Amino acid sequence: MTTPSVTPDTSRSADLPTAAPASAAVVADEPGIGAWRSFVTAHARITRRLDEELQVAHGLSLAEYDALLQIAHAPGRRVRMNVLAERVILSRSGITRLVDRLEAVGCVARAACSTDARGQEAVLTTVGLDRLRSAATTHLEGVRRYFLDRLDAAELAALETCLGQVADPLGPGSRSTHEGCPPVEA
Amino acid sequence: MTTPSVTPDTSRSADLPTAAPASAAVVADEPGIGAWRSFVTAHARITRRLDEELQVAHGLSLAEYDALLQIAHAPGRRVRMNVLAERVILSRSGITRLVDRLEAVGCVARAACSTDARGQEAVLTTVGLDRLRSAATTHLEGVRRYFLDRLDAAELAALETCLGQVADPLGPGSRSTHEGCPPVEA
DNA sequence: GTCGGATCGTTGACGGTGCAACTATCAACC
DNA sequence: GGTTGATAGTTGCACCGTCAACGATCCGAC
Repeated sequence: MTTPSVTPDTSRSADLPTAAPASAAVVADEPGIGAWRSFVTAHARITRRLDEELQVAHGLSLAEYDALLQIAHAPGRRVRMNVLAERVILSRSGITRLVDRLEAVGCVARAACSTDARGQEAVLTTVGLDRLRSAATTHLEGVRRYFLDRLDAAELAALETCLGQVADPLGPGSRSTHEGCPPVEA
Repeated sequence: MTTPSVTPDTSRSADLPTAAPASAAVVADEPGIGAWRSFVTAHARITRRLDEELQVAHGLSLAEYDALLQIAHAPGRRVRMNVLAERVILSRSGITRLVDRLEAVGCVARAACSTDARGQEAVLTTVGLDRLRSAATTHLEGVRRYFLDRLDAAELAALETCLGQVADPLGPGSRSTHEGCPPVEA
């Protein structure tokens, strides 16, 4: 998490070793930083729990679960490695290895892509679907307990809007790394 | 990220290999799930950028930056490994190694804790403070660009409230893993 | 047609993180 | 004061993810 400002500092100065030059703020506090902090903290705490619960109950990591779900959602229950990587937000090599694991336990199979000889598709197997189904109940229960149940409908709607505004511009099909799109003059 | 529901499925059935039993939904869609998805997606996309920018500009990971900041915030510019782990949301071994790295580059020093012989404190050095100061500008700029600037004051306030509600009960000092606190009868 | 740059997926080397085991210390109780 | 259970921090090991490099394929320009 996090961000700025370091207050004057109180407390012992000449103490143990390389004591710190306790003086001015590192950087001025900024309005809104509190929201950022809650955002990062909430994410870290929740996903840690969810991942743990999924692991003990079904032997799946959150990423594996998500991958299975993404494949299940796709038409034909199959997805190009490529787009799977985007959806799960993993590098291409990361997806290769994740699919390796899922394949090793029979949850997915690889298939050559019919329209592009370079391509591979990850295909959900019946085993994978069953696995996903039972994991889903655990996962959903966790999401409810740690997230949904603590918020009312209005708050959920607001969150979806706000975080969508924030996430969308960073999506794969969006403008470059930095600016929004100021194709100004020369 | 993510969650539920798999729609009926359209498209080719007898195709390549272990084709999928494309039938009913994996699990019913739930109101609010959209918010959860945006939450997870937004986090993944933003932190990926921030981490990358911090890395190229200052050779620090987000976790390292955060640790430096947490130490800088602490009274005396020193923190017990213990609490540092909680604040950065890392396991104890994770913190040991992170501090190892920061120590190796001179950003922090270790000191025995005066009140508990088992304890170690991570102390910020002047080098670390300088490093933190310059990294902070990069980091803050990123947080602004990807997060703060896309939200108005009211939205930021709402986010802070909502996500605080969600994160607080999972804090280190809070009730156990599951329920809120029903110390019911026997 | 074919040449050249881009894209797809995989692999090897590497780094970061968690878990379990370990030692040292603390704190409570006898 | 000694014993016992809890806690602090470190370490070995395994796992997961990234980056850089690679071969295969695609596609647009010529």
